[in-house]
Amino acid sequence: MLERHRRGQSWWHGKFSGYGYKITAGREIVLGILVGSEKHLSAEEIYIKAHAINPAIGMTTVYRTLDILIEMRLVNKFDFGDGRGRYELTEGPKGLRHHHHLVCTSCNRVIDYTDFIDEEVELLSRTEKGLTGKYNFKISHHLIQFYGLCDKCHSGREN
Amino acid sequence: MLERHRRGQSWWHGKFSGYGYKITAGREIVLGILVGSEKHLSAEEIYIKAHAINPAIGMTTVYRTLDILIEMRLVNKFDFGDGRGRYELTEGPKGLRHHHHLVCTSCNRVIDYTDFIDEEVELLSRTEKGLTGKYNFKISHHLIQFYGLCDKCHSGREN
DNA sequence: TTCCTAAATGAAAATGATTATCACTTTCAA
DNA sequence: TTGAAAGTGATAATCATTTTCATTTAGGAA
Repeated sequence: MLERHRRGQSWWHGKFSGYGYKITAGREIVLGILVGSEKHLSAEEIYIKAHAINPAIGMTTVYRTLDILIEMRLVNKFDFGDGRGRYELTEGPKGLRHHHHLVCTSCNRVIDYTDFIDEEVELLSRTEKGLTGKYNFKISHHLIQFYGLCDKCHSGREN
Repeated sequence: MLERHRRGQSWWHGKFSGYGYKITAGREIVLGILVGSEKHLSAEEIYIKAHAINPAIGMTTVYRTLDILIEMRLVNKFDFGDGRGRYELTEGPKGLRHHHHLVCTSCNRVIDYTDFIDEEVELLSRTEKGLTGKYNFKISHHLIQFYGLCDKCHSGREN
């Protein structure tokens, strides 16, 4: 949990200041949870973890912090169809592998995959360049998801 | 897919029956709106149009109809980040062009693009095959979206 | 065609994630 | 150190979507 060689603290401090945001205990904790945790947490899951660390943190701070983390492109928000947002770090200094998601439309299970990512990224960056030119869009990121039935959900039935 | 005569009403009647759903006025109207209308409508927009055609149709029916249209893979649901679901026909007998979306994170404008689609689809189907094998997932569809700032939203500011 | 029953429906209430409000607290640059 | 601006938590408000339930309807059977 705790970083010892103090680069742990600082890499994102600069980012916060750069965007004009202050560094607060709540924000440190929320980001710390995202850094140290499993993927795609919901706001409530983050709140529960944060609250366990420091009961002074409220739901509001979690949502507001997530918003600015998204704005700074440190975090991505996903919709896996279960009615709540899911948040995870974008790849960054922590060396997170770029990945996409496989979503089961029946049980909402999500699998991260990194297979074929290189090809995808290559094609996407080409596409991105083309779209940027044609539509004069400043593209910041993309989303790819596959939907279907997972192992458990399609075994048995025939389709 | 072979259909041409009596295409107006019937091509999807069979689909409904096949899934065990009855054909009702409300469902006909909702599907009709999706077929005849601009893209990515919200449930409320569909409701308003449907209600204008037949005031007996309620919001509930719109949502329920959309659910089964999605289940039958006649319709796709999208999340463009404005807090409401957006619905549009999947490509089908109507010859809708397969396309993906470019979403402005500032004003939520959505641009449909078909450029590079062939390459994308080719890569995706390759990826899909690989993922199906590796994770034993039965993939039914995919989602690709690019996010960024549109023309209007990034002109002026420098980033 | 008439009947019958499961399926479908609308109105209204409930739900649940997210957002706004507001008085109080904290950060950080001067 | 200090004070203005930014951040905060508790609570209420919002608002898209779902559930409930009494009533109606579709469509196969008779």
